[in-house]
Amino acid sequence: MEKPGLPSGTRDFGPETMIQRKYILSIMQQVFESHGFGALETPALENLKTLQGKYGEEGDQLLFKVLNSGDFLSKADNQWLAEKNSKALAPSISDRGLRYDLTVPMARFVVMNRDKISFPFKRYQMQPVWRADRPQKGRYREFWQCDIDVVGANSIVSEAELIEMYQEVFAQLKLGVVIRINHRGILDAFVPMAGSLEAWQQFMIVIDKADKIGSDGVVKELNERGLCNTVAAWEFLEKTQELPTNEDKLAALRSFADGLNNQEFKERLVRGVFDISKILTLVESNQNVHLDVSLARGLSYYTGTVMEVVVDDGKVPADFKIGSIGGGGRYDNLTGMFGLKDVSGVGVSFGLDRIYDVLQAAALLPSAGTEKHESCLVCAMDEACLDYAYDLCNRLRKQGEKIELYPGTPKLKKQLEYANQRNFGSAIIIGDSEMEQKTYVMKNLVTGAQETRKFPQ
RNA sequence: GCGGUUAUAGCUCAGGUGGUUAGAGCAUCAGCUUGUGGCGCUGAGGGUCGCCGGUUCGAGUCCGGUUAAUCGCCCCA
Repeated sequence: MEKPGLPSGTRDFGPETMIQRKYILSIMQQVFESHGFGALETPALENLKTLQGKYGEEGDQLLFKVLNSGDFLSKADNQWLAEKNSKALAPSISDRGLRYDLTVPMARFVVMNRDKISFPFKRYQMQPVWRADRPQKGRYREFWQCDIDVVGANSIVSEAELIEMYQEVFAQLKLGVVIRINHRGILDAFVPMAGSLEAWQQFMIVIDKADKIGSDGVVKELNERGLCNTVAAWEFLEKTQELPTNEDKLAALRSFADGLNNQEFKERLVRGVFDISKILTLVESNQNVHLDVSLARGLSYYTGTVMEVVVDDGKVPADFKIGSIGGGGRYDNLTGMFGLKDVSGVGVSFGLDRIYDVLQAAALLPSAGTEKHESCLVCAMDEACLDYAYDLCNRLRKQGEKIELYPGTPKLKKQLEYANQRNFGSAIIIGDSEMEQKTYVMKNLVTGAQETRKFPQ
Protein backbone atom coordinates (compact mmCIF):
# COMPACT_ATOMS: atom_id res chain seq x y z
CA MET A 1 0.00 0.00 0.00
CA GLU A 2 1.19 3.48 -0.83
CA LYS A 3 2.02 5.68 2.15
CA PRO A 4 0.71 9.22 1.71
CA GLY A 5 3.04 12.15 2.14
CA LEU A 6 3.59 15.78 1.21
CA PRO A 7 6.19 17.27 -1.11
CA SER A 8 8.96 18.84 0.91
CA GLY A 9 8.39 22.44 1.87
CA THR A 10 4.57 22.22 1.66
CA ARG A 11 2.05 21.91 4.48
CA ASP A 12 -1.59 21.11 5.11
CA PHE A 13 -3.58 23.54 7.23
CA GLY A 14 -6.27 21.89 9.32
CA PRO A 15 -9.41 23.67 10.59
CA GLU A 16 -7.72 24.85 13.82
CA THR A 17 -4.75 26.31 11.97
CA MET A 18 -7.03 27.92 9.40
CA ILE A 19 -8.87 29.82 12.13
CA GLN A 20 -5.53 31.33 13.14
CA ARG A 21 -4.36 32.02 9.59
CA LYS A 22 -7.66 33.66 8.74
CA TYR A 23 -7.34 35.76 11.88
CA ILE A 24 -4.10 37.21 10.49
CA LEU A 25 -5.49 37.55 6.97
CA SER A 26 -8.64 39.31 8.14
CA ILE A 27 -6.66 41.93 10.07
CA MET A 28 -4.57 42.65 6.99
CA GLN A 29 -7.58 42.75 4.70
CA GLN A 30 -9.36 45.18 6.99
CA VAL A 31 -6.32 47.50 7.12
CA PHE A 32 -5.77 47.25 3.35
CA GLU A 33 -9.37 48.06 2.55
CA SER A 34 -9.50 50.90 5.04
CA HIS A 35 -6.73 52.53 3.00
CA GLY A 36 -8.66 52.05 -0.21
CA PHE A 37 -6.74 49.15 -1.70
CA GLY A 38 -8.77 46.84 -3.92
CA ALA A 39 -8.43 43.08 -4.19
CA LEU A 40 -6.65 41.32 -7.03
CA GLU A 41 -6.08 37.65 -7.72
CA THR A 42 -3.92 36.29 -10.50
CA PRO A 43 -3.33 32.70 -11.67
CA ALA A 44 -0.80 30.41 -10.02
CA LEU A 45 0.59 29.76 -13.49
CA GLU A 46 2.30 32.46 -15.50
CA ASN A 47 4.19 32.30 -18.76
CA LEU A 48 7.84 31.77 -17.97
CA LYS A 49 8.66 34.74 -20.17
CA THR A 50 6.73 36.92 -17.72
CA LEU A 51 8.66 35.66 -14.73
CA GLN A 52 12.17 35.21 -15.99
CA GLY A 53 14.73 37.97 -15.68
CA LYS A 54 12.89 39.82 -12.91
CA TYR A 55 14.48 38.32 -9.83
CA GLY A 56 18.15 38.12 -10.73
CA GLU A 57 20.04 35.03 -11.79
CA GLU A 58 19.55 33.28 -8.47
CA GLY A 59 15.83 33.95 -8.55
CA ASP A 60 15.43 32.53 -12.04
CA GLN A 61 16.87 29.25 -10.83
CA LEU A 62 14.33 29.11 -8.05
CA LEU A 63 11.36 29.29 -10.42
CA PHE A 64 9.16 26.20 -10.46
CA LYS A 65 8.79 25.30 -14.11
CA VAL A 66 5.82 23.32 -15.38
CA LEU A 67 6.31 20.71 -18.06
CA ASN A 68 4.44 21.40 -21.29
CA SER A 69 1.44 19.18 -21.81
CA GLY A 70 1.06 16.51 -24.45
CA ASP A 71 3.96 15.14 -26.42
CA PHE A 72 6.40 17.76 -25.19
CA LEU A 73 9.48 15.76 -26.09
CA SER A 74 8.71 16.00 -29.80
CA LYS A 75 9.48 19.70 -29.61
CA ALA A 76 12.47 19.29 -27.32
CA ASP A 77 15.88 20.47 -28.38
CA ASN A 78 17.62 17.36 -29.64
CA GLN A 79 21.12 18.49 -28.88
CA TRP A 80 20.48 19.31 -25.22
CA LEU A 81 18.31 16.24 -24.86
CA ALA A 82 21.14 14.01 -26.08
CA GLU A 83 23.63 15.74 -23.82
CA LYS A 84 21.21 15.48 -20.87
CA ASN A 85 21.71 19.19 -20.26
CA SER A 86 18.59 19.92 -18.21
CA LYS A 87 19.17 23.63 -17.85
CA ALA A 88 19.58 24.21 -21.58
CA LEU A 89 16.78 21.78 -22.44
CA ALA A 90 14.25 23.45 -20.13
CA PRO A 91 13.17 26.30 -22.44
CA SER A 92 12.16 23.84 -25.15
CA ILE A 93 9.96 21.71 -22.89
CA SER A 94 8.54 24.28 -20.45
CA ASP A 95 6.66 27.46 -21.29
CA ARG A 96 4.95 28.07 -17.96
CA GLY A 97 5.89 28.31 -14.31
CA LEU A 98 4.46 28.99 -10.86
CA ARG A 99 4.56 32.60 -9.72
CA TYR A 100 7.57 33.51 -7.58
CA ASP A 101 6.05 36.60 -6.00
CA LEU A 102 2.96 38.76 -6.41
CA THR A 103 4.60 41.94 -7.65
CA VAL A 104 5.55 40.75 -11.13
CA PRO A 105 2.13 39.21 -11.88
CA MET A 106 0.57 42.47 -10.67
CA ALA A 107 2.82 44.46 -13.02
CA ARG A 108 1.75 42.18 -15.87
CA PHE A 109 -1.89 42.74 -14.95
CA VAL A 110 -1.42 46.50 -14.87
CA VAL A 111 0.18 46.54 -18.31
CA MET A 112 -2.49 44.31 -19.82
CA ASN A 113 -5.33 46.33 -18.31
CA ARG A 114 -3.94 49.83 -18.57
CA ASP A 115 -7.04 51.00 -20.46
CA LYS A 116 -9.38 49.92 -17.66
CA ILE A 117 -7.30 51.01 -14.68
CA SER A 118 -7.46 54.47 -13.19
CA PHE A 119 -4.05 55.41 -11.89
CA PRO A 120 -2.72 55.51 -9.24
CA PHE A 121 -3.71 51.86 -9.00
CA LYS A 122 -3.90 50.55 -5.46
CA ARG A 123 -4.30 46.84 -5.05
CA TYR A 124 -3.86 44.20 -2.40
CA GLN A 125 -3.25 40.55 -3.13
CA MET A 126 -3.08 37.62 -0.71
CA GLN A 127 -2.10 34.41 -2.44
CA PRO A 128 0.45 31.61 -2.34
CA VAL A 129 3.76 31.82 -4.21
CA TRP A 130 6.26 29.07 -4.96
CA ARG A 131 10.03 28.91 -4.82
CA ALA A 132 12.14 25.88 -5.64
CA ASP A 133 14.75 26.34 -2.96
CA ARG A 134 15.82 24.03 -0.17
CA PRO A 135 13.27 24.29 2.64
CA GLN A 136 14.35 24.91 6.21
CA LYS A 137 13.00 26.62 9.28
CA GLY A 138 10.76 29.54 8.31
CA ARG A 139 11.33 28.71 4.69
CA TYR A 140 8.82 26.91 2.54
CA ARG A 141 8.41 25.99 -1.09
CA GLU A 142 4.81 27.12 -1.04
CA PHE A 143 4.05 30.14 1.10
CA TRP A 144 1.65 33.05 1.18
CA GLN A 145 2.47 36.65 0.55
CA CYS A 146 0.12 39.52 1.21
CA ASP A 147 1.07 42.44 -0.98
CA ILE A 148 -0.04 46.04 -1.18
CA ASP A 149 1.17 48.19 -4.05
CA VAL A 150 0.60 51.69 -5.40
CA VAL A 151 1.32 51.88 -9.11
CA GLY A 152 1.40 54.98 -11.24
CA ALA A 153 2.41 57.60 -8.71
CA ASN A 154 5.89 58.55 -7.67
CA SER A 155 5.17 60.54 -4.55
CA ILE A 156 6.82 59.19 -1.45
CA VAL A 157 3.65 59.77 0.55
CA SER A 158 2.94 56.22 -0.64
CA GLU A 159 6.05 54.95 1.11
CA ALA A 160 4.96 56.69 4.29
CA GLU A 161 1.45 55.26 4.04
CA LEU A 162 2.75 51.74 3.45
CA ILE A 163 4.99 52.02 6.50
CA GLU A 164 2.06 53.15 8.59
CA MET A 165 0.05 50.20 7.28
CA TYR A 166 2.83 47.89 8.45
CA GLN A 167 2.57 49.56 11.84
CA GLU A 168 -1.21 49.24 11.93
CA VAL A 169 -1.23 45.54 11.08
CA PHE A 170 1.47 44.57 13.55
CA ALA A 171 -0.07 46.73 16.24
CA GLN A 172 -3.33 44.86 15.80
CA LEU A 173 -1.44 41.57 15.90
CA LYS A 174 0.20 42.85 19.13
CA LEU A 175 3.64 42.07 17.71
CA GLY A 176 6.55 44.48 18.19
CA VAL A 177 8.50 45.06 15.00
CA VAL A 178 11.22 47.24 13.58
CA ILE A 179 10.90 48.56 10.06
CA ARG A 180 14.30 48.87 8.45
CA ILE A 181 14.46 51.33 5.61
CA ASN A 182 17.09 52.30 3.08
CA HIS A 183 17.33 53.72 -0.43
CA ARG A 184 19.00 52.20 -3.46
CA GLY A 185 20.27 55.67 -4.32
CA ILE A 186 22.34 55.65 -1.16
CA LEU A 187 23.87 52.31 -2.04
CA ASP A 188 24.36 53.36 -5.66
CA ALA A 189 26.89 55.89 -4.41
CA PHE A 190 29.34 53.05 -3.92
CA VAL A 191 29.29 51.78 -7.50
CA PRO A 192 32.37 53.88 -8.44
CA MET A 193 34.20 52.58 -5.37
CA ALA A 194 33.37 48.98 -6.23
CA GLY A 195 34.74 49.49 -9.70
CA SER A 196 32.14 47.52 -11.63
CA LEU A 197 28.40 46.94 -11.43
CA GLU A 198 29.00 43.26 -10.79
CA ALA A 199 31.38 43.93 -7.91
CA TRP A 200 28.87 46.38 -6.48
CA GLN A 201 26.07 43.78 -6.65
CA GLN A 202 28.25 41.31 -4.76
CA PHE A 203 29.07 44.05 -2.29
CA MET A 204 25.36 44.54 -1.63
CA ILE A 205 24.79 40.83 -1.10
CA VAL A 206 27.52 40.78 1.52
CA ILE A 207 26.55 43.91 3.44
CA ASP A 208 22.91 42.78 3.47
CA LYS A 209 24.06 40.01 5.80
CA ALA A 210 25.73 42.43 8.22
CA ASP A 211 23.21 41.91 11.03
CA LYS A 212 23.75 38.17 10.72
CA ILE A 213 27.52 37.78 10.31
CA GLY A 214 28.68 40.97 12.03
CA SER A 215 31.04 43.64 10.80
CA ASP A 216 34.12 41.42 10.97
CA GLY A 217 32.27 38.82 8.97
CA VAL A 218 31.46 41.38 6.30
CA VAL A 219 35.09 42.49 6.01
CA LYS A 220 36.24 38.89 5.88
CA GLU A 221 33.75 37.94 3.17
CA LEU A 222 34.47 41.06 1.12
CA ASN A 223 38.15 40.12 1.12
CA GLU A 224 37.37 36.51 0.30
CA ARG A 225 35.33 37.59 -2.68
CA GLY A 226 38.16 39.81 -3.85
CA LEU A 227 36.24 43.01 -3.22
CA CYS A 228 39.10 44.63 -1.33
CA ASN A 229 38.40 48.13 -2.58
CA THR A 230 34.88 48.03 -1.16
CA VAL A 231 36.12 47.47 2.38
CA ALA A 232 36.52 51.23 2.80
CA ALA A 233 32.91 51.67 1.66
CA TRP A 234 31.79 49.20 4.29
CA GLU A 235 33.84 50.94 6.95
CA PHE A 236 32.04 54.17 6.16
CA LEU A 237 28.64 52.45 6.18
CA GLU A 238 29.44 50.70 9.42
CA LYS A 239 30.42 53.97 11.09
CA THR A 240 27.24 55.53 9.81
CA GLN A 241 25.23 52.55 11.01
CA GLU A 242 26.54 52.94 14.55
CA LEU A 243 25.23 56.50 14.84
CA PRO A 244 22.39 56.60 17.35
CA THR A 245 19.61 58.34 15.43
CA ASN A 246 18.23 58.46 11.92
CA GLU A 247 19.04 62.19 11.79
CA ASP A 248 22.70 61.54 12.63
CA LYS A 249 22.91 58.94 9.90
CA LEU A 250 21.29 61.22 7.34
CA ALA A 251 23.70 64.02 8.30
CA ALA A 252 26.68 61.70 7.86
CA LEU A 253 25.39 60.69 4.43
CA ARG A 254 24.91 64.34 3.42
CA SER A 255 28.47 65.25 4.28
CA PHE A 256 29.65 62.12 2.50
CA ALA A 257 27.76 63.28 -0.60
CA ASP A 258 29.52 66.65 -0.45
CA GLY A 259 32.82 64.85 -0.91
CA LEU A 260 31.74 62.88 -3.97
CA ASN A 261 33.14 63.87 -7.35
CA ASN A 262 30.96 61.74 -9.61
CA GLN A 263 27.99 64.02 -10.29
CA GLU A 264 25.57 61.27 -11.32
CA PHE A 265 26.03 59.13 -8.24
CA LYS A 266 26.17 62.18 -6.01
CA GLU A 267 22.72 63.21 -7.24
CA ARG A 268 21.33 59.74 -6.62
CA LEU A 269 22.71 59.73 -3.10
CA VAL A 270 21.30 63.17 -2.34
CA ARG A 271 17.95 62.12 -3.72
CA GLY A 272 17.97 58.98 -1.59
CA VAL A 273 18.82 60.91 1.53
CA PHE A 274 16.13 63.46 0.77
CA ASP A 275 13.48 60.79 0.21
CA ILE A 276 14.30 58.89 3.38
CA SER A 277 14.32 62.10 5.37
CA LYS A 278 10.93 63.10 3.96
CA ILE A 279 9.41 59.67 4.62
CA LEU A 280 10.62 59.75 8.22
CA THR A 281 9.01 63.16 8.64
CA LEU A 282 5.71 62.01 7.19
CA VAL A 283 5.36 58.88 9.29
CA GLU A 284 3.51 59.95 12.39
CA SER A 285 5.34 57.78 14.88
CA ASN A 286 8.68 56.70 13.51
CA GLN A 287 10.37 55.29 16.64
CA ASN A 288 10.38 51.81 15.15
CA VAL A 289 11.45 52.95 11.67
CA HIS A 290 15.21 52.65 11.44
CA LEU A 291 17.40 53.83 8.61
CA ASP A 292 19.67 50.87 7.97
CA VAL A 293 22.36 51.66 5.42
CA SER A 294 23.29 47.99 5.11
CA LEU A 295 19.82 46.99 3.90
CA ALA A 296 19.96 46.06 0.21
CA ARG A 297 17.35 43.35 -0.50
CA GLY A 298 17.80 40.80 -3.19
CA LEU A 299 15.11 41.38 -5.78
CA SER A 300 16.69 43.16 -8.67
CA TYR A 301 13.72 45.31 -9.66
CA TYR A 302 13.96 47.77 -6.76
CA THR A 303 15.24 51.21 -7.71
CA GLY A 304 14.34 53.55 -4.83
CA THR A 305 13.25 53.01 -1.26
CA VAL A 306 13.71 49.53 0.13
CA MET A 307 12.31 48.32 3.41
CA GLU A 308 12.08 45.25 5.53
CA VAL A 309 10.22 44.24 8.68
CA VAL A 310 11.96 42.31 11.44
CA VAL A 311 10.59 41.10 14.75
CA ASP A 312 11.47 43.08 17.86
CA ASP A 313 9.38 41.73 20.68
CA GLY A 314 10.25 40.34 24.09
CA LYS A 315 7.34 37.90 23.83
CA VAL A 316 9.27 35.97 21.19
CA PRO A 317 11.74 33.52 22.77
CA ALA A 318 15.34 34.64 22.33
CA ASP A 319 16.35 31.43 20.58
CA PHE A 320 13.60 31.79 17.98
CA LYS A 321 15.30 33.12 14.89
CA ILE A 322 13.60 33.87 11.65
CA GLY A 323 14.44 36.24 8.80
CA SER A 324 12.37 39.21 7.81
CA ILE A 325 8.60 38.88 7.98
CA GLY A 326 7.94 41.46 5.30
CA GLY A 327 9.65 43.63 2.80
CA GLY A 328 9.24 45.83 -0.22
CA GLY A 329 10.33 48.91 -2.02
CA ARG A 330 9.97 51.17 -5.00
CA TYR A 331 10.45 49.97 -8.55
CA ASP A 332 10.50 52.40 -11.43
CA ASN A 333 10.97 50.00 -14.31
CA LEU A 334 8.87 46.95 -13.64
CA THR A 335 6.01 47.75 -15.99
CA GLY A 336 8.59 49.04 -18.44
CA MET A 337 9.77 45.47 -18.88
CA PHE A 338 6.30 44.72 -20.26
CA GLY A 339 6.21 47.79 -22.48
CA LEU A 340 4.55 50.37 -20.25
CA LYS A 341 7.11 53.03 -19.54
CA ASP A 342 7.36 55.78 -16.95
CA VAL A 343 5.14 54.12 -14.42
CA SER A 344 6.58 54.07 -10.95
CA GLY A 345 5.33 51.68 -8.34
CA VAL A 346 5.92 51.00 -4.70
CA GLY A 347 4.75 48.09 -2.63
CA VAL A 348 5.35 45.98 0.41
CA SER A 349 4.72 42.38 1.22
CA PHE A 350 3.67 40.59 4.41
CA GLY A 351 5.05 37.04 4.76
CA LEU A 352 2.00 35.28 6.16
CA ASP A 353 3.73 32.02 7.03
CA ARG A 354 6.58 33.61 8.93
CA ILE A 355 4.21 35.98 10.69
CA TYR A 356 2.23 32.90 11.71
CA ASP A 357 5.38 31.17 12.99
CA VAL A 358 6.41 34.25 14.98
CA LEU A 359 2.96 34.78 16.49
CA GLN A 360 2.87 31.14 17.47
CA ALA A 361 6.31 31.37 19.11
CA ALA A 362 5.13 34.49 20.95
CA ALA A 363 1.84 32.83 21.96
CA LEU A 364 -0.09 35.64 20.29
CA LEU A 365 -2.43 33.51 18.19
CA PRO A 366 -6.04 33.09 19.27
CA SER A 367 -6.28 29.67 20.90
CA ALA A 368 -8.65 27.09 19.52
CA GLY A 369 -10.72 27.77 22.63
CA THR A 370 -12.08 25.26 25.08
CA GLU A 371 -15.32 27.15 25.47
CA LYS A 372 -18.39 25.46 24.09
CA HIS A 373 -19.71 27.16 21.01
CA GLU A 374 -23.34 27.95 20.49
CA SER A 375 -24.01 25.26 17.91
CA CYS A 376 -26.40 22.45 18.65
CA LEU A 377 -26.05 18.87 17.40
CA VAL A 378 -29.21 16.96 16.56
CA CYS A 379 -28.91 13.26 17.35
CA ALA A 380 -31.42 10.78 15.95
CA MET A 381 -31.75 7.44 17.76
CA ASP A 382 -32.51 5.39 14.67
CA GLU A 383 -33.29 5.56 10.98
CA ALA A 384 -37.02 5.98 11.61
CA CYS A 385 -36.38 9.26 13.46
CA LEU A 386 -33.93 10.68 10.95
CA ASP A 387 -36.55 12.32 8.69
CA TYR A 388 -38.21 13.89 11.70
CA ALA A 389 -34.82 15.13 12.95
CA TYR A 390 -33.93 16.50 9.53
CA ASP A 391 -37.20 18.41 9.40
CA LEU A 392 -36.60 19.75 12.93
CA CYS A 393 -33.14 20.95 11.91
CA ASN A 394 -34.53 22.98 9.03
CA ARG A 395 -37.23 24.56 11.17
CA LEU A 396 -34.86 25.54 13.97
CA ARG A 397 -32.33 26.86 11.49
CA LYS A 398 -35.02 29.08 9.99
CA GLN A 399 -35.55 30.45 13.51
CA GLY A 400 -31.90 31.49 13.49
CA GLU A 401 -30.37 28.64 15.49
CA LYS A 402 -26.95 27.27 14.62
CA ILE A 403 -27.78 23.67 14.14
CA GLU A 404 -26.23 20.51 12.74
CA LEU A 405 -27.70 17.08 12.16
CA TYR A 406 -25.46 14.11 12.89
CA PRO A 407 -25.29 12.40 9.50
CA GLY A 408 -26.26 8.89 10.53
CA THR A 409 -27.65 7.00 13.50
CA PRO A 410 -24.88 5.28 15.44
CA LYS A 411 -25.31 4.75 19.18
CA LEU A 412 -26.28 7.87 21.07
CA LYS A 413 -23.07 7.57 23.12
CA LYS A 414 -21.05 7.90 19.97
CA GLN A 415 -23.02 10.89 18.74
CA LEU A 416 -22.61 12.70 22.07
CA GLU A 417 -18.89 11.93 22.10
CA TYR A 418 -18.68 13.58 18.70
CA ALA A 419 -20.57 16.60 20.07
CA ASN A 420 -18.02 16.86 22.86
CA GLN A 421 -15.01 16.63 20.62
CA ARG A 422 -16.42 19.27 18.33
CA ASN A 423 -17.29 21.45 21.35
CA PHE A 424 -21.00 21.71 20.76
CA GLY A 425 -22.78 23.66 23.48
CA SER A 426 -25.95 21.61 23.32
CA ALA A 427 -27.52 18.54 21.77
CA ILE A 428 -31.03 17.62 20.70
CA ILE A 429 -32.09 14.01 21.11
CA ILE A 430 -34.81 12.50 18.97
CA GLY A 431 -36.24 9.03 19.61
CA ASP A 432 -39.55 7.25 19.05
CA SER A 433 -41.30 8.86 22.02
CA GLU A 434 -40.34 12.39 20.94
CA MET A 435 -41.58 11.66 17.45
CA GLU A 436 -44.89 10.32 18.74
CA GLN A 437 -45.43 13.28 21.06
CA LYS A 438 -44.21 15.87 18.51
CA THR A 439 -41.46 17.06 20.87
CA TYR A 440 -37.69 17.03 21.15
CA VAL A 441 -35.23 16.80 24.03
CA MET A 442 -32.81 19.72 24.39
CA LYS A 443 -29.69 18.86 26.41
CA ASN A 444 -27.22 21.41 27.68
CA LEU A 445 -23.79 19.83 27.27
CA VAL A 446 -22.16 22.06 29.86
CA THR A 447 -24.55 21.52 32.74
CA GLY A 448 -26.02 18.23 31.59
CA ALA A 449 -29.54 19.57 32.19
CA GLN A 450 -32.19 18.64 29.65
CA GLU A 451 -35.77 19.57 28.91
CA THR A 452 -38.51 18.55 26.52
CA ARG A 453 -39.70 21.12 23.99
CA LYS A 454 -42.50 21.22 21.46
CA PHE A 455 -41.78 20.63 17.79
CA PRO A 456 -41.91 24.06 16.06
CA GLN A 457 -44.76 24.61 13.60
C1' G B 1 24.30 22.91 -5.61
C1' C B 2 27.18 21.58 -0.65
C1' G B 3 27.34 19.74 4.65
C1' G B 4 25.12 17.73 9.57
C1' U B 5 21.07 14.91 11.86
C1' U B 6 17.05 11.57 11.66
C1' A B 7 13.97 7.33 9.68
C1' U B 8 10.47 1.70 14.68
C1' A B 9 2.17 1.18 15.13
C1' G B 10 -2.39 6.31 12.41
C1' C B 11 0.56 10.27 15.75
C1' U B 12 4.68 11.29 19.55
C1' C B 13 8.54 8.32 20.87
C1' A B 14 11.30 4.07 24.05
C1' G B 15 14.15 -0.07 22.48
C1' G B 16 23.09 0.19 26.81
C1' U B 17 28.09 -3.35 24.54
C1' G B 18 23.87 -7.78 18.31
C1' G B 19 20.37 -12.88 21.31
C1' U B 20 13.06 -15.89 22.44
C1' U B 21 6.99 -13.65 20.24
C1' A B 22 9.73 -5.46 18.98
C1' G B 23 7.12 -1.95 23.57
C1' A B 24 4.66 2.73 25.91
C1' G B 25 1.47 7.02 25.70
C1' C B 26 -2.16 9.23 22.60
C1' A B 27 -5.72 7.95 18.82
C1' U B 28 -9.25 3.98 16.94
C1' C B 29 -12.78 -0.04 18.10
C1' A B 30 -15.54 -3.02 21.77
C1' G B 31 -17.32 -3.76 26.78
C1' C B 32 -18.42 -2.05 32.00
C1' U B 33 -23.46 1.55 30.69
C1' U B 34 -30.34 -1.95 26.06
C1' G B 35 -32.12 6.24 25.17
C1' U B 36 -27.38 10.15 27.50
C1' G B 37 -21.16 12.68 26.55
C1' G B 38 -16.50 14.50 29.22
C1' C B 39 -13.60 11.08 33.99
C1' G B 40 -12.40 6.04 35.13
C1' C B 41 -11.64 0.71 34.48
C1' U B 42 -11.19 -3.85 31.21
C1' G B 43 -10.00 -5.71 26.59
C1' A B 44 -9.03 -5.76 21.14
C1' G B 45 -7.08 -4.45 16.49
C1' G B 46 -2.96 -2.17 14.39
C1' G B 47 4.51 -3.28 12.41
C1' U B 48 8.11 -5.82 5.69
C1' C B 49 11.73 -1.61 12.34
C1' G B 50 12.29 3.72 5.10
C1' C B 51 14.48 0.70 0.92
C1' C B 52 18.71 -2.48 -1.16
C1' G B 53 22.87 -5.13 0.00
C1' G B 54 26.92 -6.82 3.42
C1' U B 55 29.18 -8.86 8.19
C1' U B 56 27.33 -12.79 11.61
C1' C B 57 25.04 -19.09 13.95
C1' G B 58 21.83 -14.74 14.72
C1' A B 59 20.72 -7.61 12.76
C1' G B 60 15.54 -2.84 14.84
C1' U B 61 20.75 -2.71 16.83
C1' C B 62 27.08 -3.10 13.29
C1' C B 63 28.98 -1.66 8.00
C1' G B 64 28.15 0.21 2.81
C1' G B 65 24.79 2.23 -0.53
C1' U B 66 20.06 4.53 -1.59
C1' U B 67 15.56 7.34 -0.82
C1' A B 68 12.95 10.75 2.08
C1' A B 69 12.35 14.20 5.91
C1' U B 70 14.68 17.83 8.73
C1' C B 71 18.45 21.53 10.38
C1' G B 72 22.46 24.60 8.51
C1' C B 73 25.41 27.01 4.03
C1' C B 74 24.29 29.80 -0.66
C1' C B 75 20.15 32.89 -1.46
C1' C B 76 15.50 34.60 0.18
C1' A B 77 9.28 35.95 2.80
